[in-house]
Amino acid sequence: MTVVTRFAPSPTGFLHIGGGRTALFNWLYAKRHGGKMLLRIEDTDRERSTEAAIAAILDGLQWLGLDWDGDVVYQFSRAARHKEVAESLLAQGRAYYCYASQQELEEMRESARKDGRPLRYDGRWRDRDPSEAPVGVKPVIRLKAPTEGETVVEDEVQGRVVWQNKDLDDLVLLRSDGTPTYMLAVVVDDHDMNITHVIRGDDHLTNAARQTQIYQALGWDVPKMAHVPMILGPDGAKLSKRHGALGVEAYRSMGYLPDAMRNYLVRLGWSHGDQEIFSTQEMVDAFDLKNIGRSPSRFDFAKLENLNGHYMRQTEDESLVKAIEEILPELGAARGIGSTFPPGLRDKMIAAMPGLKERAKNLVELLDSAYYLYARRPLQLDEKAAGLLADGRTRLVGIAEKLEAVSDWSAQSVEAVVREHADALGAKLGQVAQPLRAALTGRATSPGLFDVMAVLGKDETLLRLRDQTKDAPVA
RNA sequence: GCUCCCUUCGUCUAGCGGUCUAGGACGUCGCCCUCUCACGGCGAAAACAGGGGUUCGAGUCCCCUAGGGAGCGCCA
Repeated sequence: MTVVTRFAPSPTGFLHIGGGRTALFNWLYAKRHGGKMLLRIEDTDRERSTEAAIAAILDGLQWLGLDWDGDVVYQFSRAARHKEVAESLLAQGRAYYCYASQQELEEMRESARKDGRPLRYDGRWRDRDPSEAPVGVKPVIRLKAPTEGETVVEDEVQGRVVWQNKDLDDLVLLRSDGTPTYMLAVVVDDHDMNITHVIRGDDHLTNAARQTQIYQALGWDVPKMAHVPMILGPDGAKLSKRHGALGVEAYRSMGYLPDAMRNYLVRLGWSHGDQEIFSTQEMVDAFDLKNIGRSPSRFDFAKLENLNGHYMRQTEDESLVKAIEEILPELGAARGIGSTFPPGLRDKMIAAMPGLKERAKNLVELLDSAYYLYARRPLQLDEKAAGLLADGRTRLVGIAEKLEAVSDWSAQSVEAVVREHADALGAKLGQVAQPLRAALTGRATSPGLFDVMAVLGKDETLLRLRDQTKDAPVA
């Protein structure tokens, strides 16, 4: 049997981190077994579904590098089929019309709450004769769920989970306007799409029981289910907009690489011994449902940053520059660059990348750490750099002339000159290198100084040096 | 309130009754490397929620308590 998984988001917002992981798990499982992952947009809530959300979800998946098989299925387009199934259940006496009004339902819940009883529909129309139906009221169709015995879900992650049927009420299958509820639509679609494995968040665990009852009423096979625990915020509370419940596009804007994101996500809730780093192929080869944990996990930015740093260091210099360019429209203006790199700057970025990528944890930091490449003279020194220069400006006197004499400008030749200068002063290299770094980059930290000088080139180096030393007192 | 799920270092986790004086990773703190910051290397502190059982033996199985999470819609 070919494995068929599906990712079924509802388009009421962006693709958040938990959804991204669910998609990844479905994708990995399908790939692992040479199967397919289908994408279904659960847009039956016409009020809240939006085109923008659909676009954001598709973009998010694409950015994460997750693709799907076949065309996107829009659940709403299958409403007629859902209705047909609900009516067949009605015809078989496995469902019934319920005429209870919204107020009645509300009162039911209210009194149950007051008496400390479970909040459930009381089945008041379950066995009533249709002739008692109030005129002018459009009924819903409810499932005639079993009242005795138990409903069992054999979950691939949670194990065997059992509900007493008396605790489950008769859920609505078809609304009074004839549109299907989520509960019905999911079952019908998963069945019609030949889904073999339903991998989703464990907020659906209770739904799994109710859906199982629908499958049973229909006489259909229940697909394998795997309910994966939720991702919580850093403080252990439910992910809210304030902490972590961001769309994946927000992570792109923060400068994370999709590779790092995937690696971080796959290790959140799933493990493979002590392995931390997984290439996509390794994930595919190792992924299984058995090693998904059962407890919720917290989102930890520090670990994501670390992983992202790891992947940045492994990424080709040119690719990294391209990755920055993709988010440059969002970042460039504030840094005086614009939305694309001028050719000269782009070349310098690539040349400086080996030294830069060692030091940054995300693309935004990477771009900021390249400040010295796109800074305009005279440089704005930050506080530490200013301090360094105030302290060591005198040790720079005369070095410009020595550098002027260098004909073959390179990291090596320039290093020799700076070292010689420090020696002549009886100073340690750092005592010269630090103020020099401050003068050339405007910062107290940077890639190796001689690499900086090499990328900057002789002219720019000397201009920046003179900007900062022209007022220096003679030593 | 009711139902269901969960509980190993701060965090992600390994552990599938004895090999656990509990391992790895991130983070933290030292030291080394060093022109700064990183990277890298070495090292340290840091956990089986609590209580009962079962067993020759429990982090591993069962029960209870506590804590956390999810669900209880004509939302998905």
